[in-house]
Amino acid sequence: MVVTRFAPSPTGSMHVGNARTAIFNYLFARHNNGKLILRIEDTDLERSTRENEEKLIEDLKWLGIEWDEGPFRQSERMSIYKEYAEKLVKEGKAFYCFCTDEELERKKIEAEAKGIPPHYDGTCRKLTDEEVRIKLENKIPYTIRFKVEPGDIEFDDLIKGNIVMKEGMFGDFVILRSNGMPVYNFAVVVDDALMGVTHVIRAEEHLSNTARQILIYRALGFNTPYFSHTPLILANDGSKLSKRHGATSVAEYRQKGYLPEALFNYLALLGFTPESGKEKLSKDEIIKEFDIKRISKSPSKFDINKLNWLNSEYIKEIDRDVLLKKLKLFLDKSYFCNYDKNTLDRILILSSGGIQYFEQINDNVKIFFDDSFNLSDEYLKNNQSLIKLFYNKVSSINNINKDMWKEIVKEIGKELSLKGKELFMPVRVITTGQEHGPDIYEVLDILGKDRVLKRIERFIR
RNA sequence: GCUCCCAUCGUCUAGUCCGGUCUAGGACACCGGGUUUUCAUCCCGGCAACAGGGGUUCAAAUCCCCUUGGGAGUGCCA
Repeated sequence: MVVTRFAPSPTGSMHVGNARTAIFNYLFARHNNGKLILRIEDTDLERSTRENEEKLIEDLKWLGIEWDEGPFRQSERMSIYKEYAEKLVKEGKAFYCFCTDEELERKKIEAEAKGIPPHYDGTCRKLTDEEVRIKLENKIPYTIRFKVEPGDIEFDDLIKGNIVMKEGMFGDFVILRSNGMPVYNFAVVVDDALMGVTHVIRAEEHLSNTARQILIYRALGFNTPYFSHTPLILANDGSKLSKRHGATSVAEYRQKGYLPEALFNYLALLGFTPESGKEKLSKDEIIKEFDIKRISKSPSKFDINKLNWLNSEYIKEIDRDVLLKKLKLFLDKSYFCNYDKNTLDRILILSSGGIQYFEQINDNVKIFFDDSFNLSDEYLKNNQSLIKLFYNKVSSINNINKDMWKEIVKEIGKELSLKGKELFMPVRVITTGQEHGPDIYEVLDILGKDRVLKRIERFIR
């Protein structure tokens, strides 16, 4: 059976790149009727928090990524890592290292100065059993380092193809820290092996770690899983996606009013194209079509335009009642007081046309609330005849309904011989202050005669 | 420095494995037009790419080499 896993570290809110990795693991597992394990990699005590872990899980659930086992926490599996690390020491595949940070730092700088690779120089590897015993007895802090044996490391990556790592790219590396915590490369291998993970799907930044991990798999006598390294998601300018490029976390998109289905759809198709070529697919459709071989080898840039388009497509499909509920979740509280429920609903539906994400409703709705917008003197001067005519007509009629508004605008068009944009644009501008907006008759009808008059009388010169 | 990965329109990509069907297809964005006497929607059209150079071959976006450019790793971070 296929077993995949998503193994984030709880050091911040979930990044879209991370989310996509989760999505790929999920899709692969579901496509193959396998299972997905959630594992929290919290061995970095300084940066991992329970709060972040909860946020992570919230984001995952929101996106609709269900896992089958876990969450497991590495911090709760300490004894296991220690046991395996010591097993390696016993078998002569790893060794205790008593070098201090300062010594290592110094040697590294020296090596760099000489132009040789800044790898561990093997000092403690040569220690005799007796020397080790004495240091241990004296309670000198130690780490456990893995003995890297010479030889190239070769493996097949399901996305990248055959990879050959030349020997000598790293020295004997730490697998267990002096505080007893395992290091990422070690904990991952132990966990993936013990949890029966068959397919490791993760970001490309881990590609070179894979060599180290394969060495550990072999030393421990475990079979290596299939590896798949997905290319990174970059910002629009080709650099690493970071805060200065706008929203980068799943939570931010949720807060702006993107739909989880849309973000899922977008992210799944960033670097992956279904054979059908469809762009808008449901989760089930993507699961059906998912094929790891069709994941691109090259990095992709995060394109907010396409996400916006996709999201708007999803919004268009929402039923009126559900849409209203959603819109109200994102509507500023201050907008709830001026209208009765039915009118507010009408305003919301009217204003929702063309929005790409729910937060935008707040901008669209403004024309129904702001009676004191200003227009330039020049504009007013150029449109005085229309303003006066409109004002007189409106004030002379009682009980104006939607059809009546239509009639009024029509008459103005006739009398001033204006049509199309020439006619509607100024009507819209003098009554709402905006050049664009929803159906103008609807807007005027909601505003009502009195408010419309009040708005225009300020512009009569 | 060393190791590894990557390279098709502005963006996501199809095509690359198994060379001819590619005067390189689709989508987003953008521009233009139509519908709506306005807005949104919708419809139609346009713009626009095989990074460069060498090979191999009757034939190369597709195979090989080099260059250039981008990215990752080289931690008691993950």
